Amino acid sequence: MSLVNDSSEPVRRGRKRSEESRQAILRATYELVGEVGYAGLSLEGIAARSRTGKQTIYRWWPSKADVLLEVLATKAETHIGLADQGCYPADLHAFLTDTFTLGSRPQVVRMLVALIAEAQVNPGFYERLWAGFLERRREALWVVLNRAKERGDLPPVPPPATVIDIVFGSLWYRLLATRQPLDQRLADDLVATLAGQCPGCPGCSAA
Amino acid sequence: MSLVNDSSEPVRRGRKRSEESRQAILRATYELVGEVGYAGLSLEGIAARSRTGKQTIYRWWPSKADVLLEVLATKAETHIGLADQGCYPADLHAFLTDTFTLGSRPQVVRMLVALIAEAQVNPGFYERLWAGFLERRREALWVVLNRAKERGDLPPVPPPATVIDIVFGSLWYRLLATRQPLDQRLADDLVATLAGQCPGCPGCSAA
Amino acid sequence: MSLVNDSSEPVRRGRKRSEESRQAILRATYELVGEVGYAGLSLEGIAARSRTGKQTIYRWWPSKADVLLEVLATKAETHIGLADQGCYPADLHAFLTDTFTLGSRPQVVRMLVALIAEAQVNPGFYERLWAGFLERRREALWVVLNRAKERGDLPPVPPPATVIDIVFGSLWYRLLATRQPLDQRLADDLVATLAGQCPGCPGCSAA
Amino acid sequence: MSLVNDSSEPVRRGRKRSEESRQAILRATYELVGEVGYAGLSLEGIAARSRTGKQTIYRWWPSKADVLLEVLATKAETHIGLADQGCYPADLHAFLTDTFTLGSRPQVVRMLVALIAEAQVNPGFYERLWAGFLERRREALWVVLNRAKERGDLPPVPPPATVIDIVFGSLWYRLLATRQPLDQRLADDLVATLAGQCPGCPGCSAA
DNA sequence: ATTTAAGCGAGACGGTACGTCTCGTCTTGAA
DNA sequence: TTCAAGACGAGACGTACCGTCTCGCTTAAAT
Repeated sequence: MSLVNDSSEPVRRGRKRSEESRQAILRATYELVGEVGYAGLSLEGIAARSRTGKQTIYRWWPSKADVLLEVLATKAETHIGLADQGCYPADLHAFLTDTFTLGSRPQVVRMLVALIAEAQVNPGFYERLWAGFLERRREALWVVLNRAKERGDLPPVPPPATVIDIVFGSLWYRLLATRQPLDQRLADDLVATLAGQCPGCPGCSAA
Repeated sequence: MSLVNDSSEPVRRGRKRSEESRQAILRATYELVGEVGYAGLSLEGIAARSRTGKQTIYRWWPSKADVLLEVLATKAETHIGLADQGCYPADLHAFLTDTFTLGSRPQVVRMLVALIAEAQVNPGFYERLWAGFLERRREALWVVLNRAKERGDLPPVPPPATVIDIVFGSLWYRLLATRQPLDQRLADDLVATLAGQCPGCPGCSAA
Repeated sequence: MSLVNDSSEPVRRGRKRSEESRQAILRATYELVGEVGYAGLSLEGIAARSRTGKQTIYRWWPSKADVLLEVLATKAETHIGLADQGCYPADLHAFLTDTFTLGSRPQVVRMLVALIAEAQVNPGFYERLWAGFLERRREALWVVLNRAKERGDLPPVPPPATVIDIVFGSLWYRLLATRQPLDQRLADDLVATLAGQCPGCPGCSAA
Repeated sequence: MSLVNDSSEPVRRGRKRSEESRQAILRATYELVGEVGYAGLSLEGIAARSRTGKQTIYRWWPSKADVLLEVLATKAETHIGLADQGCYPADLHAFLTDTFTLGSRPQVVRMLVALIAEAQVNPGFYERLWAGFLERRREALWVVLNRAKERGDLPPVPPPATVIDIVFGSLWYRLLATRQPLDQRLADDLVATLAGQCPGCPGCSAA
């Protein structure tokens, strides 16, 4: 039984943060970005749509991009499984299939590209996007690669760090530059190039 | 010998476009984007710095991003050679080295990321960036790939279109997401992964 | 008969002034001021409507107000008779009737108020409006007053200069401030107040 | 004693209007119109001089002319007395003297002519100038005329409405058209013409 | 119960930049 | 020389948002 205040939580006084408002802001942001696009999204618009004051938004998020980042984190509660598929090619294939499924929803894509764009122009936000989204996605792929290394079926070329660059690179490049859909062909090509054929299970990479 | 006016050029009347102003605008834009960044770049600032009217800029470019695109196209008159290096691995390696050299100049990088960011947010500009820059870079790589195909040393996996996605994907991903420098290691890994070893010249891919 | 050139007219060389353009400019100005009002009238609009260059207008008129002044002078070639009506009350009444008729045409009124307004804001134009219009109208009234003085039926009060202020004052005040029409009642009241009854012709001021 | 909210005042929420800014804007406008004239007056200039945002001005006034109208109404808090002078000629004379005194201050004149000019060109502003200034001045003169009517010394010619047209007409005509000063001679002539001699007090109209 | 300290919706504030408009000047090639 | 056309530097327009700053109010813990 502690008599001292756990100083990490310095006894909040006064009115509690309104969960209702938080939800209303996230909902309004999601709706508005769909209606007017990121370029047309304004903090004043979000405040008006959510029947909220601008100050309330600024109190909890540093910028409209951060609101959107939270929307993305909330919506796309990245249902990307990491279950062991038995061999590296199959693991990688599963990872790519899940990732591409998410990256095929237009609403999600629109948010992703808006956020990566904002990060290029707003240095502070880049840090938060990296920590809050980009790095997590890389860590998920590290799980697959580490499992393969332990399993012993990770090819020596290219090194894992480069695998990650290639996988996410191709993905983002399609979203940002070519705007081709993330189709199964790309997933198959990536598996074939990076993981090759599974020696123990012929026909594996075509799984 | 035609006596009639080739009506495709409908007899320009009035004062000619001022080349002086055009240069001043491009120069001012280049300087300003270096000083204040793309986020701080404003059309009014460009006009003021170049001793030019805003209307003159709007007359010739649809937006500040388009001015910057022209700066990039003018500056980076892509010194990327496409000379035949004898084999596909060497060709690819040369292409990557030249490309990475360009993509290591901070000024150029800042423009590139700003432009790709703008394209995500401004649909019309995406088209112009694609046609004016992205597509041209892809075509340069197609030259290398087609030469390899004719030469017969292009590996079957991955297919050329995927090679392009992987090459430019890794590159852009580093610029936009990880912000690691475009180092020689990545170039070497890409050559090893995509082109393998040159049978006729051992040690080629390490060129 | 002189063989030498009267050097006051210094041998016009080159192309002659285009009367066609002059007419087109005046016509366009007249039309436009009717369509968009003086506030919406622009020199660029006049040039465009008259298929004329801006320079051509600037060459011959100092400002758009001066074009309009010429339109007014051309259109309203003030048909205000000054024939002797026999006595001062009748003369004044005739003058007012003619003047009010002109000042009841909405198109004319719109030009008049625009020009007097412009003169308040553009000092140079005030001089030209005075010399080109206002003073001439005053001189016309002086003719009536001088004739009355010679005839001997000019009342001693108010002095002629004040009569002029009162007559044109009431007139302009209605155009500019109250925007009441210039009706017969005002004309009658002015005659009664300023000229009184004609002793020799009873019932004269009610003419 | 009412417990319910008088709903005519619909519970102002949010920050109050800044009286400081209002004053700063009026002061800046007054200063600027003196320095650069109405033609050179710009809303941007007022905002800059008053250390205020343009939006703040647009929030409370429809145009720069309306700011100036408020300056005029504030400044010229019409020091025109309406005390009973005993007879109509003396009353009228006092009214004219006070009015002409005000209309002799160059700063005031410059505002008056600018506003009446603006009203000719900006129809909405005409209404506000009428209601906010012109009509009030007429009402002041009505007080004098009604008092005379009750007293019984109002001449039958001209009718009161015409008296008003003549008085303000002569005044405005000098300001706008002839630009003669509003001198005592005009005041005397107007009294003599419109009010005549006071029977009960010889020498009155020369008061 | 009263005080105190947030949080809330609302909305005014000083500012910046936008994209448009018009000004008055300058340049071009034809008449 | 003038003309029609039209680009030019300049700068005000009215609008949109930004991020901050009051307001008067609600809530909730601490007194």
